[in-house]
Amino acid sequence: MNNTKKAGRPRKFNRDEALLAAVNVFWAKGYDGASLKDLTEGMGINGPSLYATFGDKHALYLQAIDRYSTNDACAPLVAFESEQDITAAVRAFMVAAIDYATHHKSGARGCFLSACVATSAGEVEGVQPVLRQAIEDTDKRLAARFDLEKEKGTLAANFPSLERARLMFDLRQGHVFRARAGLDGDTMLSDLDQRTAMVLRFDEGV
Amino acid sequence: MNNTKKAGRPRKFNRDEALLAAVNVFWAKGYDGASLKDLTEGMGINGPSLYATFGDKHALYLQAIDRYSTNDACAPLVAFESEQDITAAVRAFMVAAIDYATHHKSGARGCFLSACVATSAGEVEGVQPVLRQAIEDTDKRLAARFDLEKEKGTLAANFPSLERARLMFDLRQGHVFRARAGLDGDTMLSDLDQRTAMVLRFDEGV
DNA sequence: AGGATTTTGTAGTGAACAATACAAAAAAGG
DNA sequence: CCTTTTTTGTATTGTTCACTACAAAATCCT
Repeated sequence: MNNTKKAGRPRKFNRDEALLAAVNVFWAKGYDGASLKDLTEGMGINGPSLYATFGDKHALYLQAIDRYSTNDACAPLVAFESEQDITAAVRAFMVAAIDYATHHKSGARGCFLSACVATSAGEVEGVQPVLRQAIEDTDKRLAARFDLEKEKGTLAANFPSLERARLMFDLRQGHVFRARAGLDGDTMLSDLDQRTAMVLRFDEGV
Repeated sequence: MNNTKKAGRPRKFNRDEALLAAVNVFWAKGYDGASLKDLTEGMGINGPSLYATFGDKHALYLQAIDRYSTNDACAPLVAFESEQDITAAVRAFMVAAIDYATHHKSGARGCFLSACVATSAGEVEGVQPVLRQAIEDTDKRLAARFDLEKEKGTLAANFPSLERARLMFDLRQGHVFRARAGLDGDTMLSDLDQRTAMVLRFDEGV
């Protein structure tokens, strides 16, 4: 088979798009499960370009984690911070997380950090500190909003915002895990009103 | 180097111990990250024995998941079902899960199902249904106890036990994720009393 | 005790892995 | 329009992968 491709050269690929595609490949297959072949095909570039642009597979992985952390992972956070009403904000955070975990356009389910990155945390150099930092940053960012609500008087002032933040984030964790397992998002959504109220009245009657 | 080992032959290995060791290897390194070398070394057997006893790597993985699901993963469940008082039971469930996730004797952190198995769910044949079933079974088993409490009158009768079960399980999910990321167990334990009360008063004031 | 069965260690299979050398082809500048 | 620089496709590197033949050694049964 004389496979004589004309060898047309497309112009320089977009670095950020390629990195985003790498996230999706890692997300779907895991760090070890994603081969260079999977990555180059998914990213639409070839081996040498990948190595020239991102270093090696390990370096690409760390950059993919960073890209996800500072963009995609923030979607529920942004939804949370955008809503004026705190009840709507909490609900928006949960809805965004569930929707993202069950209807991502790449077809991958759950959360890149919760599944793929968490698995590699104990095995791949440099991953665990990044994951840990991502969690702590999210906790703090959620808590900041709760602090603001305390000042406004919409939340009890004597209850630690960080504890409330951890609660909300841990509930999200349950959702993305169920999504990864293939469970339906509707059941999660049907529990949302109860859970939202719970997060906001976490301090009462204890 | 004339490496003349005397080739002493130990007796037949214990199948269940080997399988448990396989769980720990997969847990620490993930499905793709665990090489046959890792597995045979960790299990204390050699390649041909592994294949004769468990089939291939994929079959071993499914057996490892099953072994974990019907034994280790049940530890918090057993703790939950053993305690007479429902408050103590919920707390015991959480404590067992956190302790297991942060102090497992193999050194692996988090939960085998939540990290390793969840990552492979979208990639390895036959894993997702098993994971899904494990979640649903746990939900139901937790709900059964809540139903009993309803009959005893210690829990509100008009609130669905399954929703309460999902809540408790999702909180656990947050804990094991934090443990996997290397976070300290003490912070999680310090939140426990609040969370326990919340699970049991989930129905109130909503 | 001694032959039959089972399990082991050693060695090695082809295939897939991550990573690279090299030259053709596109883009840029005067 | 021709030279310089950059990016690409092809081909190939040594290594590791999952998996298996084969024969020696330990256990079992009568």
